[in-house]
Amino acid sequence: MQNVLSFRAKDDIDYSTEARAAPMRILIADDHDLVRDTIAMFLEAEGMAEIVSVENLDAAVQAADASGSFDLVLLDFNMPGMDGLQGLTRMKEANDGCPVAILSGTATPRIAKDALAAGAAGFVPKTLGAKSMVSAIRFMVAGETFLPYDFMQQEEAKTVANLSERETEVLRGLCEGKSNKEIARDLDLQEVTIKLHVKTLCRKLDAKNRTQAAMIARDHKLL
Amino acid sequence: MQNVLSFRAKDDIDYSTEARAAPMRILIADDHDLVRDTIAMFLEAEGMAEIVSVENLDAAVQAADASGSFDLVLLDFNMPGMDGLQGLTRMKEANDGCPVAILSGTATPRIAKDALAAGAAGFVPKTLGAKSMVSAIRFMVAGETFLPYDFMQQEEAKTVANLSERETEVLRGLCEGKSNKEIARDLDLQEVTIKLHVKTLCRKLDAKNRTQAAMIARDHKLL
DNA sequence: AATCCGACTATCCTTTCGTATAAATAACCT
DNA sequence: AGGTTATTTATACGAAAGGATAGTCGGATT
Repeated sequence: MQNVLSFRAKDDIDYSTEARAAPMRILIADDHDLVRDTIAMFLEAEGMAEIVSVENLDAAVQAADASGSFDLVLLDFNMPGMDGLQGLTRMKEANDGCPVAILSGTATPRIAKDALAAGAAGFVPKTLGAKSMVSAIRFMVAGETFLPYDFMQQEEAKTVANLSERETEVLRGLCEGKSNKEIARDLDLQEVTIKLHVKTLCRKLDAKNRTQAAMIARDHKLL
Repeated sequence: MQNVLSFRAKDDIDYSTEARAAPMRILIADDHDLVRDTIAMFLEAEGMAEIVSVENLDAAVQAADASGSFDLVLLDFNMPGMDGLQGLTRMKEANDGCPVAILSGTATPRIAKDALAAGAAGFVPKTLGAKSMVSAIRFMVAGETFLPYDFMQQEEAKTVANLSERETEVLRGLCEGKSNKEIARDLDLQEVTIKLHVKTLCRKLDAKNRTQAAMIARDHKLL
């Protein structure tokens, strides 16, 4: 398992994190005590952070309002008050535009991508090792963007539509732009059979024709 | 969803990179003197690395054979002896499996992805700022994978086929799985006209039917 | 044994796609 | 003005796709 650091070119601003006068102020918002405590422990062991931890979004927003913006805010994606990525937007405003990252144990690559698109400074899966997490946090504090490569490489859930083996084979043919006749020849079946499979595929994938079915399959990485 | 933080073996070993007894040994292979010298200068300024620099792949392999494996090897993608990503494989063997990263000023996101798939520890565009590059190197030395987010966000070249404005509109319809009739209605044209455009699209995209054309368009991000 | 179900096949029919050929219009370039 | 190119429309035909209905077959269930 490897992790990747991703940068959004902001090299000129805030060049050296180590040379900061004040310690980093980090806000952790997660409804699991264990998670908050563990992250806080590791960060403080590095002597690099002053941690504030809360257990829901409202408390996080209040903390930012009360004590000024944090260098970095970590928001659990599944936490009271988050409401998907809307909580991210709220928090970003409350934190005066300083980096806000999403923390999650369950979210999908799709959500991670959306989070970055919505302005998150990064996405931190809870499966990340401690060292990597500390590094990730340090980078995000420096205004850069963190996204774990392996995590993103995960295929989108293949269980969107449950297709039979045959249907999958036919769908593969569709995605290669083959005709029913060609698919039939390849699979050693009759053309009518393929037509039937295409029909059921369209129903299962909610497509109105083969082209749309192929596009949906590609978009959802069903193959 | 308990064991939220998983402490794998990797985290316990080599926990703090700053506390290493021996300095990092890094090999830079690039045929541009300026690039080598600049990277070496920055790394040494951080007091964190012992740099060996060479100007082609053969010299890099020899260096690894002669003086033992390096903590990290940076290979220029465009350099005598590289031969695409084959040089990466050679170097990985010579470096006893220790991380080898690709360095390039010209490579595309496509190539970066291939490099990672081929086992590279990361991909470092030469457009990266000094601070980011140093950080990236530190990460890769720690056994993690580096990939710049912004760089990967670049769209694949759209100049694969040059389509007229109309053709692009029709292609968009194809990708939505619309019928010729529907596209014709949307664009306020006759169905025959759409047929013609679809035909020329198939020719330009080297597809044999609408479905394949749509898939090609999607794969190459033509829209 | 009876039955249910998934995969496959068969016929028939309508719609859509793909191709060819021909031609009109407008814009742009030299 | 002549030429090129993009865009459009028309007519026509064969191929492919899509839909409906019904029947076969093997395996699993009850």
